[in-house]
Amino acid sequence: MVEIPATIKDIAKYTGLSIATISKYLNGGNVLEKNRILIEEAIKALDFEVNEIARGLRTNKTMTIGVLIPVFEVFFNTIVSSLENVLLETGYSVIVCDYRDNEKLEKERLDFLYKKRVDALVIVPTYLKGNDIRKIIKRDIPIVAVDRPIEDFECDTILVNNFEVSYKAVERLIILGHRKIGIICGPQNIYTAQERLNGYLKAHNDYGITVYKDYIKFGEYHNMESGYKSMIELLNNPEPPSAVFVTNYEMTLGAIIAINEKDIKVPDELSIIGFDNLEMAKIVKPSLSLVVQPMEEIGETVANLLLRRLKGEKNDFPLRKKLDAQVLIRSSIKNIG
Amino acid sequence: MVEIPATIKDIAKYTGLSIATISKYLNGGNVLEKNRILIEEAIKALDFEVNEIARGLRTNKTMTIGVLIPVFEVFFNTIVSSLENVLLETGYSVIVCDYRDNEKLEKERLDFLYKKRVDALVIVPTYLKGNDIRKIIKRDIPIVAVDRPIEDFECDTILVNNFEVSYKAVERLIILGHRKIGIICGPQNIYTAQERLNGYLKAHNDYGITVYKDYIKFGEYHNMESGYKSMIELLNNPEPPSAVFVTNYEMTLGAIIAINEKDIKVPDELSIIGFDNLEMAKIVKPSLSLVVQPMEEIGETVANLLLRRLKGEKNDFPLRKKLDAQVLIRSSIKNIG
DNA sequence: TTGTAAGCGTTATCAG
DNA sequence: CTGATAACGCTTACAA
Repeated sequence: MVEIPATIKDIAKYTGLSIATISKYLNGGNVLEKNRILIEEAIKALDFEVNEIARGLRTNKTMTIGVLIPVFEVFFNTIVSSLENVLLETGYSVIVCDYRDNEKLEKERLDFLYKKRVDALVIVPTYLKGNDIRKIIKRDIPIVAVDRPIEDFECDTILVNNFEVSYKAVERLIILGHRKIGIICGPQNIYTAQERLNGYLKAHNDYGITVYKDYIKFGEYHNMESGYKSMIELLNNPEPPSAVFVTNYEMTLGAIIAINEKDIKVPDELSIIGFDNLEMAKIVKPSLSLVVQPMEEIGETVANLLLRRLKGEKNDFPLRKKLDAQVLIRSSIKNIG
Repeated sequence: MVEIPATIKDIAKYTGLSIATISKYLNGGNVLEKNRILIEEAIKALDFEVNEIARGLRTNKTMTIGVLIPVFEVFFNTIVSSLENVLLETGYSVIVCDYRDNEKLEKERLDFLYKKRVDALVIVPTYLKGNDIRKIIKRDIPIVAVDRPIEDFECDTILVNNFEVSYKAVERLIILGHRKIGIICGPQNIYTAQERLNGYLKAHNDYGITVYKDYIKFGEYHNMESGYKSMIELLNNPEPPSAVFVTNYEMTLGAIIAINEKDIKVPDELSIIGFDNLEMAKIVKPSLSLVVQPMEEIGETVANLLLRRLKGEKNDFPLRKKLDAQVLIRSSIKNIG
């Protein structure tokens, strides 16, 4: 059990070649056929694996990607998982840190990752601004902002079409005749929450529908109780909305529990569009209409972009891409024209 | 932006001391007061941080902990997050890999982590056996099994009292007069699922209550639809149970949706005990009785154990600890004496 | 194609 | 207490 890993030196000894030749082979250089065979034999026999730590010291690479997320929640987790799936294949490992929605921790953990000399960074920022980053990051490494842009900082950014998809969802309700449409939003300091609310507002504006302040509730993304409370408030309104759009998964869960508790009939008494969890939508009756974000695709997109940047491809820098979320219509909404 | 990090050499130059002295200082050795001040000044001035890669090459440490989990789900995520919280403070970083409940991937990613030369491993195993580990892990590093033991392998193991807590939950229902008690279990190849079922069986046995096969349903842990379906099956039974115990969070969610859909009155028509999500329990009406696992505590326990092992403290090896989950009684269960 | 040797930033040994 | 020096395992000119 206490086996010392073989080094290039051992391979050199075994084959009678120099370590330079072995190294060259390992890095894809040309070697005589017979030496190649010999080396490969040695590698097998000695169970050799390059020491990436040592290599990293020379090449100034750690083969490590730092990922900074607000919390370990299903949306981010799914992204991280698919990101990691791509990255691991190419030998990169991923260090994920959550900052628990905490401004101080957000900077500290960014600093931590930087000090760990990660080769690149993936950031889902909340409070972080360009200046914070410039203060912490001194080496020139690829940085990708995900889900939310980083204010005052030029870098690759992968977003979702929050505004557009929110517009479409609300428009759909309008077309079905709804005029009293509630929305449960996330905190307005978060980019995605702003965008989703703006889509709601724009749709109202475009169709000449009055926006009522009482129909707009603000919850918290990572707190299903806030979705529950917001929905209760909407329902307790003297003139309750005929439709409600809930703009994130955890809040949707809470909202549904509220509806059940109040024994509201969907879609007869209330139309509802939720967010982000296909599995739940499948089993809720009547089947839940949803905005679905392409989480896997986000992860893959970020990973592939990162790999290109790590290879030095900068021609399309800074890239700003919006991936499409979809409005999935099921039976939880109804025409009340 | 392209600033080259300062090295010990730079500090040596700045102070006029030798790199050996600087290194000694950095590692807590004794240095003359005036030199100490000088060095500290230099460190500040040059914004120096030790290069852990280089240090790692010498010391054979990466300051990295590998964590292998089945999937990114709330239970494991919470553990990982609290584990990481402790570990980061001491300078360790954490590489988390999920294997998506896939046997092949489970071995591959263990191998990946090992090759990354992590200083220690935290494993939540599913298919992994002692032989697999022995085949992959050659160096002598601390390994901690979490939530589930590793078959045929001697290592530290941190578990939850699944059997006991399940017994207590079911016993509670029995004491309230229930004789027809349904259970929705996880897959029987998973340790925790076996234990939870066994607790159910033992309670029945101890109280001389007949166990009906039809009241035992098997779902999947990471699939809420399986909880939904299982509950529907239980309810469709010609003689449905008067109480149901659901043994994991995702399945509990599905079960609740089924109950709502069927418009079953809780606890009048059905008593129910769920699993693992306090937040949800708070907002479901009537308030949901629950088995609550100490996820944060698990993470912290594992982290602290790991830190001790990494310091070489092996006196209590192999440690096998069971942490206490609690049965939290709320209003979703009723005496039908 | 292959080998020699310097160097990446540390730590550790051993004199001084 | 301090400093010179040899490692750690690898890559990379440069020379052979």
